[in-house]
Amino acid sequence: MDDPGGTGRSDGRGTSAARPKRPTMSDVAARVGVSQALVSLVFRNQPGASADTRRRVFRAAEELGYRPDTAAQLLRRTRSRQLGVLFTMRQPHDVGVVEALYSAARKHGYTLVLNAMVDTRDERQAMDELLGLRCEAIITIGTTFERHHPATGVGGPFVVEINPLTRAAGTDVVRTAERNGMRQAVDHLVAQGHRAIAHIDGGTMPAADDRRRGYRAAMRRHGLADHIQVHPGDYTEESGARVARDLLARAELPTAVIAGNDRCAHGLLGTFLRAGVRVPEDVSIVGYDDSQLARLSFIDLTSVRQDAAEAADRAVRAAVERLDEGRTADRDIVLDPTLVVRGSTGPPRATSTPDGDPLR
Amino acid sequence: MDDPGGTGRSDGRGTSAARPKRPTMSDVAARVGVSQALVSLVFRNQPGASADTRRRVFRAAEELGYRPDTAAQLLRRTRSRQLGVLFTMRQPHDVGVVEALYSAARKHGYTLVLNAMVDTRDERQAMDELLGLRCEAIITIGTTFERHHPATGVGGPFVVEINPLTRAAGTDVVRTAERNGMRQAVDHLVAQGHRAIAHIDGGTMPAADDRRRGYRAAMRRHGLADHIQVHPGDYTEESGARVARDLLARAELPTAVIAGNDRCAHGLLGTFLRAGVRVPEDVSIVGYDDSQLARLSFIDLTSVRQDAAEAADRAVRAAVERLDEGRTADRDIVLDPTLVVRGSTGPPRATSTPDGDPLR
DNA sequence: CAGTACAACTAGTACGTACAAGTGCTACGT
DNA sequence: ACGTAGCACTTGTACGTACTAGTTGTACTG
Repeated sequence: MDDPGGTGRSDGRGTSAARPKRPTMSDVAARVGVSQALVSLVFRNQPGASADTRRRVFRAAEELGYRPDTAAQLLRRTRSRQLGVLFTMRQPHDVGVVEALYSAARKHGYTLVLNAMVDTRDERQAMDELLGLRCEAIITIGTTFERHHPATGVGGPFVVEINPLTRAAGTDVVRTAERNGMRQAVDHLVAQGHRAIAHIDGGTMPAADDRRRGYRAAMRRHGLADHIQVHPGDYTEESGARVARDLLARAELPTAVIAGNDRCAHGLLGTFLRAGVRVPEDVSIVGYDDSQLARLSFIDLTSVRQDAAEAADRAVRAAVERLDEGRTADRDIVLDPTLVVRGSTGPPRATSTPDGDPLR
Repeated sequence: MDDPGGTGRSDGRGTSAARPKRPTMSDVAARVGVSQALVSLVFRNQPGASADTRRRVFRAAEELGYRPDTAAQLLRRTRSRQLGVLFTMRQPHDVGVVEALYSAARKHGYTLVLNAMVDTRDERQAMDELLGLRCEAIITIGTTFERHHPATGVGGPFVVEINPLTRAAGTDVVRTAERNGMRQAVDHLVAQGHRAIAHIDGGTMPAADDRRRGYRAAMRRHGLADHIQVHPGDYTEESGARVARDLLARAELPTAVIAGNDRCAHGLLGTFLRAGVRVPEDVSIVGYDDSQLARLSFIDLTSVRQDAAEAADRAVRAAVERLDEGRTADRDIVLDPTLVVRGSTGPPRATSTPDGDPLR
């Protein structure tokens, strides 16, 4: 028995002076003169209370400063209607997805529980927190989901992965048609007259494999197999900067470069500009993600757009299908990207052709 | 009475086939042949169980796939030991603070509950979620905290604001000594020989007022009151880009510009470079925050460093002082920034002085 | 050998809410 | 007049855990 006799009204072990207990439904009920259950009905907006009573309940609640206790609700409810979100805050595109998830979840009557993956916390730990909070499904963004997590077995929560590193059985996946995106990028450049089109790949980053394959395939389709040129990199600015320096040290630059993502393209662009290489006059650059970065006026990057809002929406819908509509088969949702043409691409410079000024 | 007779073992309203209920402490206890209370002891690492029993409990828990239910813990526990975090994901510096908060909180035995402020959700709503989850204190990062939130009164949770928009009574504040930072920036430029030093202010952004005042004071201290030049802006790249265009349209550029933050400096820098203005040869640029952006090799921005880790640590400590050590007086914690000198600042070009090559 | 101390447990309840199953009461039809 | 709805409400638990107050059993003290 806790606190027999009410001795505990003294403030908890010397923390601030006598913090009053937060009011409960029963307090509200007592003030109105009804039962706790009725207050519960009112707050859940269920039928069974008169309009007048509803008003009085809300008024009393406001006067007392009552607010429902999520912990108790979670414990008692059959469903938590919570979706866990595992994300890093490093990629601007991911941030957009998180933002979009809020509205997508709300539309379906779910609440989000965020959990950032930071260097000092591994995914396991983050997952445990989400599971402890009774999330019914977990949405991961651009991260490796550890398939062998003990809770992932039968009866565990459903998992939806947005742009995962690798595809896992037993989970739904929302991803971009990377080869399609790459094809559009290459097509666009080829249409402008480019032939020497290089690619900075994303190494072990999510979707990097598919993008690289898409680049290769598209180049071959245009008969440019000989011009295929893949530079190892990742999804950071510095990898783009490094490749830029490597390229500058060579005899001849490619006329166009498709980066693994916008951040990488940014590093490439910035380093080129610093070195006096003009974009797009000397080199065209294409990014990937169409993040905020690409849209900045002084960057103005042609980029393969992945719609964050759509990805978020589809991910939530996938979760809802499993949770509310009984789907059990895995789904692989592939979204088509669109190339957004901006100022970082243009016709190629005249490479080693003897026709005068290579500039626009 | 719920589910009398156990009929509810049929799966909940046609969701996926028969999801097994998650195991509880009692299930673990039954398997080991002890009481639920003992399992609770073991999981809380409290004395009162033999080493052998502990081992058996953990083994049984693992076999059953048991994990503690946070909702129930929260409900039962005297203290939630949770800190709510209100943040936007827009400023890179803020992201660093959130990351650092995780370790700072863990060091003091607290858990973080993240809540992003997105356009579609107001602060009120976010606060309500955090309060519903029994957060003992709330840490806001670079946001306006609505002082008049109903829960903020007596007995509400404590609030610690990191770099708030405005200082509020009844809350602790962790902020940067902005005037100090600005003074360092101006001193550095003056030492290099600059006199025409402009400032792009942050408008209504957090700390913008103090930075502007710091700039003015420092300029006056150097007898450069006549050179004070404040351009309105905010904390986005585009505001920097806009100011850059404005400046380019003038007869003469200032020899140095101190931006409101790194993102703004980035826009300024990028636009200048695009226009053929060299940095630092033609114009020196100083940023503010020393975010990741400033450190990129091709940006290499001299910037006023705000230590995210220290801010996070002090914020958590402020919360702990109130929660665990009974402090009741408000605290205003001011952290000294440090100027980090990089490649975006150098001696001024020779402005209209007749002494030859203005370049380095 | 009684008495005490301690370790290793168990019993019982409370946290704040949601849900199922009642209980009055009024209105209505036959 | 009697039965029957249906509304507006109440009663009673149960969710999974934490915490207080026991209750054993064993070893040790004087």
